[in-house]
Amino acid sequence: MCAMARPRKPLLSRDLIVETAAALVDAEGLAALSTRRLAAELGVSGPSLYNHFRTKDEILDAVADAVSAQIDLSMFDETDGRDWRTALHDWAVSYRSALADHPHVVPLLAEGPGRRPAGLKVADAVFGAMVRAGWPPAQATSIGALMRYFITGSALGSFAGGFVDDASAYDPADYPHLGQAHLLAERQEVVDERAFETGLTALLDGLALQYETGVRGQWAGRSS
Amino acid sequence: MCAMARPRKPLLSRDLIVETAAALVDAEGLAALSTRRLAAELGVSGPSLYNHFRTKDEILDAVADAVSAQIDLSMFDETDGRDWRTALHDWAVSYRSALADHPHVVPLLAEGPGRRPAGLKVADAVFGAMVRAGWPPAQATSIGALMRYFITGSALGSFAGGFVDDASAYDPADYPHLGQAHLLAERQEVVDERAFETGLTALLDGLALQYETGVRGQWAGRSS
DNA sequence: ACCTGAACACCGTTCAAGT
DNA sequence: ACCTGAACACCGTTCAAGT
Repeated sequence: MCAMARPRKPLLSRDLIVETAAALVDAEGLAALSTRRLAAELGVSGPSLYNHFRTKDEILDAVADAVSAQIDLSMFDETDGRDWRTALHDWAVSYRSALADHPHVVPLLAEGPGRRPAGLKVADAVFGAMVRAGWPPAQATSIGALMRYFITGSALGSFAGGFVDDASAYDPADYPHLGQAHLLAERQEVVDERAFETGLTALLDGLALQYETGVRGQWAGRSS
Repeated sequence: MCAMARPRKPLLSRDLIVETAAALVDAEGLAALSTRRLAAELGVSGPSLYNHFRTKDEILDAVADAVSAQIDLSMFDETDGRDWRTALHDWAVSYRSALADHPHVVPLLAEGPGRRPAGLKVADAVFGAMVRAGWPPAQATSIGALMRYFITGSALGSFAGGFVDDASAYDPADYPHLGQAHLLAERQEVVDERAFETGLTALLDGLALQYETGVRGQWAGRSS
C-alpha cells in the first residue's frame, strides 16, 4: 500500500526547483546547496532532480539567469545620442541592485551569458542602445564589457566588509596607512555605496569625453 | 620494517602545500582541489595536511594571498599630486595581469583582504599614495574600492569568452543586435584587453575631473 | 611533532525498479 | 513520465595509533 512512485501529478517542476534553490543559496550561500539538501527541501529524494535537470550545474545556471532577469532594461527602449549616459547610469544602478539582492549568485554570472536567455537579453539591450546612440560597434562592445566589469566587481564582494572589525589586525609597522581600516566594516553599506557612485560617475564622465572626441572627429581611425 | 610515520625530516611544509595547491588550481580549476587530491599530489595521505593548516579554506586563503603578493606596488613609492594618475594606471595594469595569470583564484579574492598580509599591503599602498597625492581620506578609500571593483570584475571572467562560439545561439528575433556575438569568442583577448583599457582610461579621466574640482574648491563640503 | 589508516557524515550521479 | 532506494566513487575532517 501507500504507493510512492509516479503520482498522478508531478511533485516537481523546473520552476519550483529553481525557486527553492535560489532561496537556499540566498539564505545560506552556494556551499549549502547540495542536490540532496535541495531535494529534502522539496520533499523528494535526491535523484528525483535528475528528471528535470541534467546536472547540478544546470540548476545553478537557471538560478543565475533568474537573477539576470530582474535587471531593468526599459531605459534602453528609446535611447539616442542625447541620453545614452543617463540610460547607462540607470541601468548600472538597477544591475547592481539586482546582484546585491543575491550576492552569493554573483560568482555564477562570472562565466558570462553563455546560452542563458536573460543574460543575452541584457547584452543585446545595452549593445543595441549604444550603437543607436552613435557609438561605433567596437566601442559599444567595450562599453558592455567594461560596465559588466565594474558592476559585477562591485557586487562580488563588499570592499569595506573585506576588512576585519579589529584594530589589532592592522599593525602600524606593517600597514602605516590603515589605522582607521577597522572602522570600515561597520560603515560597510555607506562606503561601498559611495565608492560605486564615485566610480560610476567617473566612468560615465570619462566615456562622455571619448564620445565628444569621437563625434567631433567622426570616429576617424581605430579610436586613439 | 619500512617505518612510515614521523620521518626525521618533515615531508610537508606550508609553503610546499600552498605551491602545490596553486599549481593544481591553475591547471584544473578550484573544483579540482580536494584535500585528498592535493595530498596525493604531495605523496602523503589526506589527513597529513591538517598538521599544517586547520582547514581547506585556510589553504585557499594562502593561495589567494600568494597571488596578491605578485601585484607590483613600487609605483606608489613616491606618488605625489603630479602623478597619482600614472601610478594608478600602472598599478591597475599590474593588478589585472597578476589576476589574469590565475583566473581561478579571483573568486577567492572576492571576500576582501581580511587578515591576509599581501592583500592588506595592497590596500595600504594605494590608500597611502592617494592621500599623499592630495585626495581626502574618504575619496582615497573610494578610489581603492572602485579600482578593485573594476579590476577584479575584469579578471573574474572574460566578457568576450562568455559568449558561445555558435551563431545559431543568437536568434535575431530574440536578440536583434547580437548578430555578430558569436565572433566575440575567437577574439577574446583583444576584446577584453580593449575594454579594460577603455574603461581604465575613462575611470582615470573621470577621477582627474573630480580631482580638479576638488583642489579648486579645496575639497570644501562633502564632495558634492 | 608529524605522519598513518580507519571512520563519520557527507557529496553528485547512475541505474534498475516501481507505477 | 516521474519518483524511489541502493550503489558507486568521491568529499572534508576527526581521531587514536604509531614513531
